[in-house]
Amino acid sequence: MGVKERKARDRKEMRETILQSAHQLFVDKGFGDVSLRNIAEAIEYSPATIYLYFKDKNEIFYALHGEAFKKFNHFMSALAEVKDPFKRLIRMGERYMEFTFQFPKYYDIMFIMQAPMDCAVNSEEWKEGELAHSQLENLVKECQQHGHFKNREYKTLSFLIWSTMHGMCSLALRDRMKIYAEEERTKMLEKSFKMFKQILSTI
Amino acid sequence: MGVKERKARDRKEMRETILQSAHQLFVDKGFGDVSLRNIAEAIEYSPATIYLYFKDKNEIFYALHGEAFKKFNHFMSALAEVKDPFKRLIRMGERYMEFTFQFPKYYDIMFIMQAPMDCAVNSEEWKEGELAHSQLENLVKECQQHGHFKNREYKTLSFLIWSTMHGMCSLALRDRMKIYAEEERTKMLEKSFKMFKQILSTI
DNA sequence: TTATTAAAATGAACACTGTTTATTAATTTT
DNA sequence: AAAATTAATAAACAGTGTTCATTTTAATAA
Repeated sequence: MGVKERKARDRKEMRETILQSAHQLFVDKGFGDVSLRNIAEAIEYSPATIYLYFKDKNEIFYALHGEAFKKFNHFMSALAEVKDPFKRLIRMGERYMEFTFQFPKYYDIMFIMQAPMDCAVNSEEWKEGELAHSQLENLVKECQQHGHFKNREYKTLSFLIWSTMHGMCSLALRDRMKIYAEEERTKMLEKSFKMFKQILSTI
Repeated sequence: MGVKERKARDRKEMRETILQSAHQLFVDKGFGDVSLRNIAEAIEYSPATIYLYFKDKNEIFYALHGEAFKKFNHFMSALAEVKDPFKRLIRMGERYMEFTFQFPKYYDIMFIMQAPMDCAVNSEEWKEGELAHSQLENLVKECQQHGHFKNREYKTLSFLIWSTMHGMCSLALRDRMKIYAEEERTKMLEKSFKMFKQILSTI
């Protein structure tokens, strides 16, 4: 009986459709300005229908959180070509910043918003996030094998590096660099990152 | 005629009352769960009355933003007793983390939430924020006068230090440390900060 | 003290929000 | 073709931020 299978397929397709619309609206307007009614209208279904495919609004954002990490990991795949691990780590930092400012709404949902984190950490969607993190840790470890970061716990250092990058990016995204003149802000980010690179190379 | 003056006083008092209630509710329930009707009920006035004293909800949160910084600066005043500038800088970092986890809702409004930043950066409420920032910069400068951070731009380094601290704190606050086992998280923060101190002392 | 003017406070409405449920429509199975 | 199952929806609920015409309160002038 192929009916059950087709139904399952339809169900997945519908979930995908909802997610795609939610995604588009989210990227265009940002989290706060996307309502379930917006999404429902976009897919030409009633709002109640969405609840047949998602538990609530948070679950949609949790799913998008997973998709964002998929995109993130793909974006990071560009650094595979960099052979030297330390250079690759630096390139990773650069890409991290590029991703942040090219896809600020993604960054938001991945690292800043509370909403998606209120969902249970379940396997499927969470994997991509863990992958991203383990790639950083592995890279730091690889750097150590090439003589960098001597006598440093790679896990701790990985978190510290992530924190620093996230700090710069999220302060910028959330308008906390208003203390600097507008034309200085980009420069400040560049100089900070440069200094960070320099510090990492002497650590 | 003292009438006008009393009216101005009453006005300020009312603003204060609103802010106090908003503050209390905000700390108790968090941003997302505080409504103008909640605030109105708490002060025993109608919701519309609030609009006679604040332009909109964001303006209330902007005002709270200012208050939070006042509290923050007061909290930081404890490090005045530390004579050595580098030790004071380290102590500042410690206090920063303490503040974050003792008053997470404040930290949120000060450094994470978008809402208060949508208001014009006006003199009164913004001053406290700038003060906090300039105190970090001055301290870094002072460290340089004592032989630390040679050949480093103090402004850039200040931002980098702030970024690192903010990164750790905001990742923790926004549940992005779920990749680590629950009992590891605090330890990870401690170890990261320790490593950070160590790095700063060799820079 | 009363009438007039100015200020403050509000009730009611508007256009939304996320979510639930009873009802209807469509599809599959008997 | 009838019964049973599944999918979709309209309508409602309780809430949101915000606006505005109306009423209440307070200050001034007659």
